[in-house]
Amino acid sequence: MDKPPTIADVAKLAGVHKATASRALNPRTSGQVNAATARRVLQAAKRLNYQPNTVARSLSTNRSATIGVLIPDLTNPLFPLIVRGIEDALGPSGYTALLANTDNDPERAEARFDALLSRRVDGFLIATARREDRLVVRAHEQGLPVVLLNRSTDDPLFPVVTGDDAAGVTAAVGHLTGLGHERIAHLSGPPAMSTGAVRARAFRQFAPAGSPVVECAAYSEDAGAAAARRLLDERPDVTAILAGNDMIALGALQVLRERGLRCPDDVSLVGFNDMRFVDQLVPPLTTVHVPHHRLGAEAARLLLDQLDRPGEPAKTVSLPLHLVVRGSTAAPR
Amino acid sequence: MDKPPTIADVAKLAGVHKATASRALNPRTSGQVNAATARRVLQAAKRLNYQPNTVARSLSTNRSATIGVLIPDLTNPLFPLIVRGIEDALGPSGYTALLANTDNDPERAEARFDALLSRRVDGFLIATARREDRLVVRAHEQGLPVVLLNRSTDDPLFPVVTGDDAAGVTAAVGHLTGLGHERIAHLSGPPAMSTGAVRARAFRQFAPAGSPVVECAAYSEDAGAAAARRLLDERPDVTAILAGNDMIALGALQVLRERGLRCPDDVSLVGFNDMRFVDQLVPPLTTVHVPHHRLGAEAARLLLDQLDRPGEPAKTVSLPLHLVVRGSTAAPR
DNA sequence: CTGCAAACCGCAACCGGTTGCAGTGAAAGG
DNA sequence: CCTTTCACTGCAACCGGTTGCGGTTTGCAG
Repeated sequence: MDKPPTIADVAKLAGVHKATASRALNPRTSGQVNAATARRVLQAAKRLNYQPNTVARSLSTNRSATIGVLIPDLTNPLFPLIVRGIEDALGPSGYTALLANTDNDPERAEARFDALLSRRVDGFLIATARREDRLVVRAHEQGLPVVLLNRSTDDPLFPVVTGDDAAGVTAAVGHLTGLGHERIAHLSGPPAMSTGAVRARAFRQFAPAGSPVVECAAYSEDAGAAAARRLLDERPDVTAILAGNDMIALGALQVLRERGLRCPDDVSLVGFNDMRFVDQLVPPLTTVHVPHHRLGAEAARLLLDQLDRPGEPAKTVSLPLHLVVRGSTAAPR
Repeated sequence: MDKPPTIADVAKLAGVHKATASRALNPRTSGQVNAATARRVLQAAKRLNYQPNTVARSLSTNRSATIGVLIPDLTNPLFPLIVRGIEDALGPSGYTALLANTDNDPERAEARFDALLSRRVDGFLIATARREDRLVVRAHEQGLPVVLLNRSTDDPLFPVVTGDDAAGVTAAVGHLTGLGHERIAHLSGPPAMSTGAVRARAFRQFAPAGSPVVECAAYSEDAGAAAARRLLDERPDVTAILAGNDMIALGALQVLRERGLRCPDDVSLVGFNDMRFVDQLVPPLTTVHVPHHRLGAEAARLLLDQLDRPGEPAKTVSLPLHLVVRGSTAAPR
């Protein structure tokens, strides 16, 4: 026979019933079986190179020791960092993460969500939330353990781990006004996402009155470039731009070049996230650093807590951010 | 009762046996049941919002409709692209990809491999192969369907999809010699990986005789910087550098700056992969473009073929590469 | 009207584990 | 020496599907 050995094979070899073998193999229940017997079972398992069938186990325990992770866009360098954080925090727990990429598409997100659900994941880490998110509502209705990540919903249905976006914006605006800028603009992220809305709100509050805000359709270079063009058409007098995130900043940088504006000499630029490689640009981008690895780790830990003892209150974690000043900001001429 | 509905619930509601319900629900077998009955079952399923339990299905069919994907380092921007290619190719097939990040660590790779195996994945896409790879050998011994991706093993155990590295190197070297460079160096990737070895071999063959080759310990910025320092200490006369990949090129670029050498005025630099963001550097990096999305898609298709009809011969796909000339290369002074 | 095949559906086993419950035997206590 | 207790292990049901096989019904030809 060629098939991989089952617990029945192990039991036969050890001369015990498969129930006993099961108990011997499981650290949690191995106390229920005689030490000598347990040893025999362990040996038999090793001899056969037995690997428990996770699928069968999941079916009978109705737990899968996996958690689903919904990521909006893996090609954005900040998400791989979050994933690493998640994996690192999950590591010792025995849980494994199943990643799903949603492409920022709610339809696709639901499809992947259902796929993971039918695999009976024990919980979800969701980094794709919109402020009003059907998926999140569904998860809540089903009573699933969930932790939101990076983006939150307006309805506080679940615990959420984010950066302190308002503080980040405040620091960035403070840095720019401190340099002497008076005409500052914000290229805000999509208002349907909490990050976009929160950062824009903070900007409106802390920037000089009347500072223009232009919305980007997405957190992408193209959307950022489009918004930057609209901005510069309307308000060619701005001396500093705070971008909703680094991708938007990249788009803005393109547009500045394309219009012959020098950064930072003519226009200062601040990003958000401190994603990989922005320190290698010319000029190196001044940006708000977000601890993405920790973000992922913290969220995973919260989820593990929730899996251990369900019914905990939904506490929110807000991680401190700090501004990284590089070459893309300077005093206005 | 609060638990999600099972097929038994659907069957009861439709007034049939669960076997009939099962057949009605499965497109492949729905021909075996009366059309009217099938409709009743479908309606019942919809009314209950029935979602089949993939775990149970996997257990009885011994197939999981999932494939495992082993990725060496998600934070390197080329791999997310590959993943997207895989997902796009898998999309219509009904298979889903389970991603695992190995951090370039063979131990970790085996751990993740075992985890996926115990989840009964139907096959593997492996992008982590070393030239001698225990994991790949194990997979082969177990008779698993596998396709290697990007990196190959010395032993051709499985089909493999790579870029035509030798042609890429030839193009790069040709470009440099065409510009007039005579003292060209190669910062080669780790020799334990096929990409490192193949590119170095091609370089030795096509570069001017005696051209220096310095090995990098890893495909990372730091390893690239270290190698660049060794190179420039030994051979300060080189006028052009071909890096084993873009990360290494980034490290080399740092070192050039740190030594006051201008790129491309003093030293020309060519990367490999054309990974995201290297066109945004200053100078924009000349590099060999690798179609990563297609690489992933092609590999996924090959694996699907293999799953459809096993026992096919292991055919190798080598995708054409082309050089993208940007600002980091120029004629020597 | 009978016979037979085809269409349809139900029965029950099975996938490989887990776990409540009961049975066995030996040790401990009276 | 008998009873009680306890540690240990086996029995069998169960998780939620799939599928080979056999039984029943229906339709149609002879």
